[in-house]
Amino acid sequence: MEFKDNIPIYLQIEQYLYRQIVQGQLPAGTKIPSVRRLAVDLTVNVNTVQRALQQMNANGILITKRGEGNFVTEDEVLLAKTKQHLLDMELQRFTEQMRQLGVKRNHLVEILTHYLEEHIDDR
Amino acid sequence: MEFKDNIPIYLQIEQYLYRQIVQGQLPAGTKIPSVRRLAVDLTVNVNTVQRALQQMNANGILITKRGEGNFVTEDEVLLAKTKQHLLDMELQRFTEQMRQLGVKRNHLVEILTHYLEEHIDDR
DNA sequence: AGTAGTGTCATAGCAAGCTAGTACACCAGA
DNA sequence: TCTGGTGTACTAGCTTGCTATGACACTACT
Repeated sequence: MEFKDNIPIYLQIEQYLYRQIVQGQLPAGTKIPSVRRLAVDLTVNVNTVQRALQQMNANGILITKRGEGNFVTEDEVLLAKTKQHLLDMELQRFTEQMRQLGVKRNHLVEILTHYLEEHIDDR
Repeated sequence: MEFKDNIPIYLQIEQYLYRQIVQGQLPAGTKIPSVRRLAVDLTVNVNTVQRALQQMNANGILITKRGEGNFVTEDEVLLAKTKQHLLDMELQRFTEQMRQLGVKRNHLVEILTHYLEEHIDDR
């Protein structure tokens, strides 16, 4: 995995895992890779991985079982809320950033549509 | 000005100035506040301000005149390109982030429209 | 009981970002 | 010529993020 500079790695790992979860690659109840395994896979230190997981554990999205591992919560409601929250954060950020660039709200959809048409084959 | 944690202040200042410029609050050719003035206004150190300005100077968006101050370029083409670039970066980021959250491209506009309707009076 | 895999914690060291303070170089205007 | 405002540069010190390393505690399995 590649990390952007200028933003803490542990936050990027957290974001990465959140997306794995809300997309379903890490379904509810599954055990995620161990901290040591993640550290190797992400070419990062164990402590950095743990720092990422602690916040997710505090948020209840991950259940930590000492000696066993970390598991994705089975609370489907929480999962749904989390996904919606991530979407809302992204939408809020986008609209705010565009506003600061001088784009009027009623032009947002138009600009996005135009952008998508010009980048049909991206990803 | 408030700064987000987890992202270098000098980058936020740079972004802030870029937006002042592309929005026209700092028109082409105008002198921007001095580094010391900006440092006070932004409650930040002079060195941090300078670091932000250096990059903008290198990009040609700012013209630095030693002993006089920093001036917004009068190159209208460059200004237009810069604004378009900032918009494209934001659009690219948004579509990419939404993709990583599992949103299909053909649902993007719909979701955005829905979001805007739910937040009519925001800003 | 022993072993392997797990999460957790503590220490030390390094780099980056930010601050405070000082000093220097340049320019315009009185 | 002098003064005030400007950009620039340097040092020292602090904090945060990350790493490397080692140690401990818990669980499941044999």
